[in-house]
Amino acid sequence: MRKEITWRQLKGLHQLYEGKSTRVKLMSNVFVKNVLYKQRHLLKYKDGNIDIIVKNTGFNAYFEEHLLDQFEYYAEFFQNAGIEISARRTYSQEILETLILIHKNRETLRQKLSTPRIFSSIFFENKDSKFLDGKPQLKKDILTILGVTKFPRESAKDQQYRLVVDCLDPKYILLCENIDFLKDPFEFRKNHIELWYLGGNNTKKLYEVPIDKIKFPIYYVCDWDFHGLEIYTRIKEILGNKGKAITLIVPTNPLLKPIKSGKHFSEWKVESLSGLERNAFLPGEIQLIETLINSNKWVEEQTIDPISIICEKKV
DNA sequence: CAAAGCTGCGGAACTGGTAT
DNA sequence: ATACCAGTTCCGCAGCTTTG
Repeated sequence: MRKEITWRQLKGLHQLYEGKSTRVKLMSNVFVKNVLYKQRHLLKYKDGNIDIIVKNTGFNAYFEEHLLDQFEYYAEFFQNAGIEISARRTYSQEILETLILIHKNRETLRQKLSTPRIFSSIFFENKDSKFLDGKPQLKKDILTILGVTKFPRESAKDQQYRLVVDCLDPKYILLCENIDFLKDPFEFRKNHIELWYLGGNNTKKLYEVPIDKIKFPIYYVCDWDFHGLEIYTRIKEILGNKGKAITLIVPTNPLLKPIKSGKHFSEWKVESLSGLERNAFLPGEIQLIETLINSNKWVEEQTIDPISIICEKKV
């Protein structure tokens, strides 16, 4: 859906939309080179100067239809956050969405700010904890968003937050084990789903959530591995004590992955049902868990589509 | 002569390699 | 692993050139 384009490139295209030419090196972007340049012929190099790109007729119409909203959305964000709108920023869309998520939760985060390394591993978990180290500008921008001058050098281990992506007229709450859904919340909003993230493994935070914050049916989506499901049993117990029920999102056509793939480390235990509390699960859920244990596989959260599942259930 | 176009340069941001 | 450094990319601007 989203085109893979950095802010610098998007701004270059916008420069072209407003003016006539740009010196931004746009052709290194796959989408610009293949779609805009080769297929649609909306761009060309200026005669005798490959450093300059000019537009052909139709470019403005295309930009207005497909890219202008995006540009304005991010430009408005930079403005609200007090960051200059500059093509110096080479941020990918993933980073832009992460910054927006940080911006939305800046009040919470400011009070519980942790070290750069911890911060990095929470928000850029598919990079790594050192991601921010070599990116001084990104670090500065995050600090600007949070309205603080520096990250603390050390912080207590339990520094965890409840991040929320609000939506108008919420009807459901979806608690996510991982942060990724919160970075791409558009479809969730459209479907009246409010997103919560409790910081990895930090079920304790749930104790402190006032009962009246949970006004809507609450769902939980997680990796279907030992770790994710074990957290679910704890969450279910905590909410149960508060008199609330929670529904586990069961993937409909799960994509099974080998336990040892990539950076995945959660392995099944040898005990019955891997030592998970059997009573916490419905028969259908147990069936899938046993299938996974027997084949030594897991299901990644990002391959699950919670929207269709949540919205079907209301019928 | 004014406006638009072009070029070169300084420096910001980042990357990848090397030493410790 | 971590820290440092040298190299690369390329924006943004200033000042120069072209054009109508």
